[in-house]
This record gives sequence, structure tokens and C-alpha cells, in this order.
Amino acid sequence: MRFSHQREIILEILKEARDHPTADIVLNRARKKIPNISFGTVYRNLNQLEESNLITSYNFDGAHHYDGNLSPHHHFYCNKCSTIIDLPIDDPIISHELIQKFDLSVEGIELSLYGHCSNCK
Amino acid sequence: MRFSHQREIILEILKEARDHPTADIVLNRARKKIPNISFGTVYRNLNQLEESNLITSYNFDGAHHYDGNLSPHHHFYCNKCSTIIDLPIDDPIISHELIQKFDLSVEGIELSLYGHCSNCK
DNA sequence: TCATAAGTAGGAATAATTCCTACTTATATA
DNA sequence: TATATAAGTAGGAATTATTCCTACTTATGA
Repeated sequence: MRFSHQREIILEILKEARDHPTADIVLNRARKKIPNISFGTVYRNLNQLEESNLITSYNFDGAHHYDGNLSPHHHFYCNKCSTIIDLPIDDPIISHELIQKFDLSVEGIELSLYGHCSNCK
Repeated sequence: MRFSHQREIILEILKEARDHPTADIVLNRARKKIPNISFGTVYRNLNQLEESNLITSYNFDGAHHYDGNLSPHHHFYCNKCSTIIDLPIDDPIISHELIQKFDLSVEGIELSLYGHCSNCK
């Protein structure tokens, strides 16, 4: 993967973002710096960046959300305002015995909590 | 929500399924019993059944998977053969302190593990 | 048994994502 | 530094999953 201005901008947007943007939101932000960047370019680069483990992504409500925060963390999704809150991991969340029982090699974990955040109670 | 033959068949398919089918797979199975059931009917009923808490669903790899197993469970997703394995929940998986700290009301939890299953090592 | 509101089939519309093509650019190397 | 070339891009077409629309059918309460 060689250097490209478009990819740098997209990576920068995700490193700065705190709101887990979808592809079309990334496109809107990128257009502020590269006015005629295309949807194809955004999708291609998001996929490449994810394959190279420079960003990550996950699904919520049928939409694909991208994240430049690579430190392992959980997510809380507010069912009312759609806010996504990053939750730190500081407890073991699944037992070693269970993994052994099913004979799995676990390469990634994604825990999602759904409900109402403090603003929406 | 009143009785319909189509909805009964779709619910039956999901109650019998052990493979977390997507909407198009549900359609294929339903066609064996109702040859000209339509995509619209399948989607409408999947949404209605989920709203009525008779089935549940979750996203993997961008695809929407439906599940008639309502007992709370985790999922393991094999990155190689795409098998999905149901994992029982028998440990607390997140601390009460963390929930209190962020002042969340948690209504649902979804934990997904990714990796290779015993067949694919 | 009948009125009617809910449900259906079939296909059109929409939205998210990928694909295609001709043009542009980063970069290895001569 | 010049240049060949493979990777990247813009713009738009194609694809895919899902929802919407319309005229017809059916479950159900009275």
C-alpha cells in the first residue's frame, strides 16, 4: 500500500473522530479538505485501512461504523439518541474454560451493550 | 398482530434453525412450503416478529442474521468457514461499577467472538 | 355472513456498497 | 533527474439488501 493524500486525510479524520462515523459521514468530512473526493475512494480506503489494522469497524442498527481507536474497548449504544460510548475493558469478560470447551482460537472480541444513556433516561 | 400462515411458517423456520439464517435464506426455506411467498412478506414478518420479541437478530460481516433462540447467549464467529456457534452465558461479563460510572440503563448485551473454530484450525 | 383492517404477491424504489474505466500519481530504478 | 509502471482516483454505473407501493386476499369480530 503506497502513500496517497486521500488515504492520509481519511485516516486523520478517523484518528480525530470521537463519534464512530459511517462512510457517508467520513465522505462529508473529507470533502471539506478534498472537495471532489468520491464515494468509491472513501470505501476503498476504509477497507484498506481496516485490512491493515490501522482502523476498525462494527455494525450498529444496520449501519457500518468506523473507529480509529485501536485500544481494545467495548461499546455502549443508546437506543434513543444513537450515541455510542466507548467503555474501557478492565475485567476478564469470558472464561478460559469456555474457550477450551469449544476448542476455539479467539482472534477478536466485540461486546456491545444496548439501552439508554444518562442523557436519555 | 393477527394470524397469518406466512408468519407461522417463518417463525417455525427460525425456531427449528440452528444456523442463524439471513433473510434470503429464510425466503428460500419458506418457498419450500409456500412457493410464491415474496421478499417483502419475509422482511415484514421478520421485523414484526423481532418487534414482538418472538425472534432476535444481529449483524455479522455486514449481513443481518436472525435467531429464534431467545435464551441469552453469546456468539462465536469463525472467520474461515463462517460458522456461528452459540455460547452459553455463565459468568458475569461486565462490572456493575462500570455501568454505574457511566450512568447507563442496559437493556441488551451482545458479545461476539471472532477467530477459528475447531474445524478450521 | 359480512365489513374491514391486516396481510400478501409482485415488482418498483431506495440506500449502501462495490465495480468499472479512463485518467493521475507515487515510487523504484536506471 | 527522467521515466516506466503499478497503485490510486473521480465519476458514474451496477449490484445487493431492504423497504415501499398497489391492487388483491384473508382473518376475525360483530
